[in-house]
Amino acid sequence: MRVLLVEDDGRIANFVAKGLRENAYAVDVAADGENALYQISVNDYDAIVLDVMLPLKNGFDVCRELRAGDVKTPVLMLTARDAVEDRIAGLDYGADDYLTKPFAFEELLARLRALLRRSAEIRPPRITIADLEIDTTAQRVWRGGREIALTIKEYALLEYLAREKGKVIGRAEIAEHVWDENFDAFSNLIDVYIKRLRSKMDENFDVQLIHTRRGAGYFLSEN
Amino acid sequence: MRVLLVEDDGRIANFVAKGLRENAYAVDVAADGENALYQISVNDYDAIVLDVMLPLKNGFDVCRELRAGDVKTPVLMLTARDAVEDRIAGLDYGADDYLTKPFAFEELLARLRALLRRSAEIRPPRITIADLEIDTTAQRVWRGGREIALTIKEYALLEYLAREKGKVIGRAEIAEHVWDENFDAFSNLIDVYIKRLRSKMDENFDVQLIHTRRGAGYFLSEN
DNA sequence: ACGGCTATTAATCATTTGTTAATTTTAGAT
DNA sequence: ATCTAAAATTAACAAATGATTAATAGCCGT
Repeated sequence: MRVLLVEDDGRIANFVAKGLRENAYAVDVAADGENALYQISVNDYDAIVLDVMLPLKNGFDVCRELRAGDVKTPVLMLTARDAVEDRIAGLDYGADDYLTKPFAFEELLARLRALLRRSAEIRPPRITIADLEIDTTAQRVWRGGREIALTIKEYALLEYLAREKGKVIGRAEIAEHVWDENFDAFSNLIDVYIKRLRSKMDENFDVQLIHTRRGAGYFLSEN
Repeated sequence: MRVLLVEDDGRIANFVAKGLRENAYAVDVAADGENALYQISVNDYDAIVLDVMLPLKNGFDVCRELRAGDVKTPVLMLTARDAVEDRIAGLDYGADDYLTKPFAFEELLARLRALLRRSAEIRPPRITIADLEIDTTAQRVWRGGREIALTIKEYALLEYLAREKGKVIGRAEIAEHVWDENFDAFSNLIDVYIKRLRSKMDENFDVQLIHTRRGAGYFLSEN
């Protein structure tokens, strides 16, 4: 799951970005409205967290332009005080939910989850493939009842493949959803992570779940 | 499905071409407008991805000349960011859709699919012939419930024949849509691939789906 | 400063793709 | 019916490309 965080206050941006990454989101940060629009045009985000008070172009305008441009990515708006008129304006301009600042980080997480669940791509809390189980809210993984310890990146990759289970996913698509803008398209980091996932959750089991389709990509399937 | 990518920036061209090939497209690349027009006159593309900023002859001119010459191949134009007048000009000159650059690869895929769907050739997500099933989004194939592992070239050939099911397809036509410009017309590579497909998905089944019309080509049919 | 996570590199290994040529099938001519 | 030439099939092989792997370096948080 890849998220764009639009926030000009460096301290808050840092804090939130870090927290999101710990929860297996790939996070890009934009510090102003212009840049946000640019990033959104360049990348394919699963959600956008958008502060209202921004330099160059405020959150309302960003949101409006987005929707005018037919971008349907769910937007979670961060309004400053409990300025009621702000919330209404936000929703009018096409935001999907809002959160008043300051907020508990847990609440941001919860609302983001809700947003992602609501948006077309369903985000089931539990994914099962053969004897592999993924709890996407707890971010924990079991195979044959035994828990598998994964790092955040490993988990993010697995979750993405699992959400698209059965479908062959090219490296370009994986890079877009699991890594952020700094991903080097010519590296083989994805292959390396596939290897790590395999050795943790596939190699010592008799049914292989991660499959390679040479020249095309990888997919998860029980046969 | 064969696509011409017209893009002078080598890095972008490389990345996009690779991503498209992972998705079973045959891709030719042209680095300037003159060359693009030449390629289009020589080959039969299913779609053209056309950058605006090009050496020798820009994207608008290429598009205009194309339409003037009655070429109806769908064109996806890559315009520079924010240049609204570019988009309008592009559509005026006969482009079918545009994408602002840089862009998310998945969006390019989506728009290309939409373009191909719109143009006469439909790209249904699932094709069925007797007990043969092809899932074109997952890029996977089953016969009688058992999955058949195909390489991308084998898959691309099968998908092409399956889309035109029942229709006899000549070797020239197959070469045009499944291979790229480097295909050697005097080789029997197509025959070899037909043989490989047969031995994987036809030989051990009692109903033969791949048929030869001697002197004309091949076709897929259940009787 | 340490430990674990993430990224980079490069060598090895494996499969796919393309080439060639010999063999078999087929349709038309005799 | 048999012969012949063209077309198609097949197997074996070589070249190109892509995937796996291990070792190492850099980074970040505690």
